[in-house]
Amino acid sequence: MLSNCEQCVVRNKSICSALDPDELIAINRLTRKVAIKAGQALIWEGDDSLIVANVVEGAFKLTSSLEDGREQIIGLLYPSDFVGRPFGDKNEYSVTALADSKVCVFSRSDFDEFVREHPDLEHKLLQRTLTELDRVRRSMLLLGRKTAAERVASFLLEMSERLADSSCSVVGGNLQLFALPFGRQQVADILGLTIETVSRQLTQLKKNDVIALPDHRNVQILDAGRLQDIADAGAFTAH
Amino acid sequence: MLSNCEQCVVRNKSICSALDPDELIAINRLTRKVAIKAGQALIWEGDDSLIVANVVEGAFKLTSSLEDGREQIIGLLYPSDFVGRPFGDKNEYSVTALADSKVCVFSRSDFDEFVREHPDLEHKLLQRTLTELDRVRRSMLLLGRKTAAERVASFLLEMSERLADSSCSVVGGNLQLFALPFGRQQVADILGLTIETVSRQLTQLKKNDVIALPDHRNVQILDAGRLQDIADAGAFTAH
DNA sequence: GATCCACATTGATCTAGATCAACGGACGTT
DNA sequence: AACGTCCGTTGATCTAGATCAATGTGGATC
Repeated sequence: MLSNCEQCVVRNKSICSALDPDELIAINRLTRKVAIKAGQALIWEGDDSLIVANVVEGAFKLTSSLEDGREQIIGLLYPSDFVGRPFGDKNEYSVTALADSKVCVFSRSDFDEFVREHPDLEHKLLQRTLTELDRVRRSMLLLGRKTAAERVASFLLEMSERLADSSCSVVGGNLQLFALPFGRQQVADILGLTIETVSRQLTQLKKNDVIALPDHRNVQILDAGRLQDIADAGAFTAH
Repeated sequence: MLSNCEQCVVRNKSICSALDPDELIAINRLTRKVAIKAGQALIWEGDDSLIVANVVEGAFKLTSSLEDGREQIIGLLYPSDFVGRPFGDKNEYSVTALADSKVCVFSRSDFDEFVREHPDLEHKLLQRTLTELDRVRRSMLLLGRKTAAERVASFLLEMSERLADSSCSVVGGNLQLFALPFGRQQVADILGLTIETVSRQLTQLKKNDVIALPDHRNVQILDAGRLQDIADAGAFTAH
């Protein structure tokens, strides 16, 4: 089945939103849709950068690892996000599906060339890269200087914001409920903590009625203000 | 005194290398050279993004802080590097001079506009941003998962590579000597450690003849291979 | 509904690195 | 030369979070 960019669900949110109908037909020829099962890798750390892609459906993690197995999640990708390293020859991280996903894949050389010919597309790519750089720098403060409690609180706030955009969340007044697309180990790998510490921090927040945990994947923020205080400076003492 | 881009020392290394002589004359009108003394800030965290710049001379740190004073250095800038947040309205971090420096400043709106009209310039900016993103992601692994010994070793290797390009280093065979442009506290703020831990790790490396420390600012790498082993997985035991 | 299995929670203990405290050495000023 | 200031080093102690070890728990399979 031929993929059709005009009907693409991320047509208006991905970098492709920079393209007009003619250009869309042109880019359509360079592209193929690929399904990736949960747990499957799209790109391996250290590999040559041969492909880039748009996420159409699902979720991915970017990870970097040490030889002994320690792993750090350095990014998360959702539908309409761009994946891969254009204009460079190595992938410095792995990209793995967190859920069954679909991506729209380009060969990197085709993509690089197409981008150079379409400045508006390159501009979208630059904007995304700058936004991602801001986000990643924010995590450097988290990883380098925040306590476990601050990390977990910051994480919950960021996830609630990010998932608010996508369909996974229900926002009603101050009631914020969302489903994490991953388990405790991966939360730990995002925050530079262990699974046990993450668990303990979450139960602590639950005990203090800052959040509710209907089940292991769902989180409900009960007191966003307090969570924000904890995230910023840990200004929090159990009563 | 009017600045002259043609004679600019970073003409061929900065993003301006994408411009031809005519364009250089055009951009010259948008620019002014500014001297910044060591310790002085060019951009404040949280400020509106009103200016961007090229570093001409000196060195800068990018920092992000928590209210109680904890600080994380999230980037370092050297001559020819680009500073600031184009296409966005907030600076998420501060930029402070580490040494007496010179920058070539644009108003952000002028710069944004000029960039959109010059795709080659935008391309250079994208390439830099992608490279910086790779670098920052590497530090996430360091900050999230590496031990103190691994962090210090990684840092020394990265600094030796980076400073090898600039004039501050002398490379002779395996003899690598370079001058850090900052003191222990700032090394600690880069690595997410305390000053005492950094100091102890350095003396440890010195005791084991992996490095030499002629004085507080200078570092000489004696055994780069061993330093690399320590950086990657801490595969190191004092004899 | 019983069994299993993967995952999360909870508890007890340990340790890397932080914190607190003293000391030292380089440099600049009088 | 004597003095003070700023930094860095070194030592002693403390603690947040890691590690080690059970113990729950919910969902899939038969």
